[in-house]
Amino acid sequence: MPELPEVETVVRGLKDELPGLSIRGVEILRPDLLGNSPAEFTRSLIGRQIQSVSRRAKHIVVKLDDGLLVVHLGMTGQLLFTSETSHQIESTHPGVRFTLDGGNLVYDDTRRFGSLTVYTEGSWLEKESGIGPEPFDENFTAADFATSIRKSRSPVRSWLLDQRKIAGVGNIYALEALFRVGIHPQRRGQTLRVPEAQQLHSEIITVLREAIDRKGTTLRNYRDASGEEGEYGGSLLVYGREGLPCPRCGESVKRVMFSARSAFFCPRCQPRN
DNA sequence: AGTGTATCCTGCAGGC
DNA sequence: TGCCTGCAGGATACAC
Repeated sequence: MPELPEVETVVRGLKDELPGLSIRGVEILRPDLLGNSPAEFTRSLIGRQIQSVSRRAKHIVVKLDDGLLVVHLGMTGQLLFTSETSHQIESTHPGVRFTLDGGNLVYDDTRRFGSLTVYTEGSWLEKESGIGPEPFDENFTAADFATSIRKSRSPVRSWLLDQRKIAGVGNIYALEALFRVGIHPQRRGQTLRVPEAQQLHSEIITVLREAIDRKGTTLRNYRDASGEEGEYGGSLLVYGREGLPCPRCGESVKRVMFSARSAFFCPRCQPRN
């Protein structure tokens, strides 16, 4: 479910609520979600005070007075918060419940592809250093992006989904950005001309920003920290629109499968060669 | 080195 | 109604 805009929306819903609160209880209903042993996970969190909530790629980073809790939502994860201490959050597939001294926090995940992991500052830094540049980082330049993607023999959609190359882009926004620039998802990175690559850099940033402005995309079960749906679904130009007319030229939107993922594109606006 | 495929897991839509 | 197949926002361990 969640790509950068959805994770950012969850973080924005939590970053003014959680800091200052302390963790009083941890109830693990699905141990397979944890990146640590249940004992270590619980021991590391009980009594800790939350200092901040931020985002790195598709990770939610909860900084504690000692260590960090890092949550990845996988495909169907939700991190839901209520400040009503007595209120049990309703959720269909609860994985971990946190009791805070000022609210309740639940991690819910139908498919359980997500994870919750406690890191030390050092171990997170090491893990995090393997992730590519943040799209909104001012050091993420069009020139660097173009140089990097034009070295790749992979299909550009595959390259964009590789978190080591660029942080936070998933299937929806990769395909939306490629449509906006008129690049076929299966074109090899090395076939991109410099202006195309630079325009792709620009459109990635634009589409992510627009999606954040609309609180992300809800296809099935994405919800923000308050349980609200995203509003960007109606703005998608090609994703999930197989057989519908291209918003630019009217040609029927096509779907192809490669790397075990669907790719939606307009065959006229995004020629393969 | 860099790609593609299979895999983890559950739910749901569509075909018959 | 019910069974079956395919597909879903992600990441990673493998086999080429």
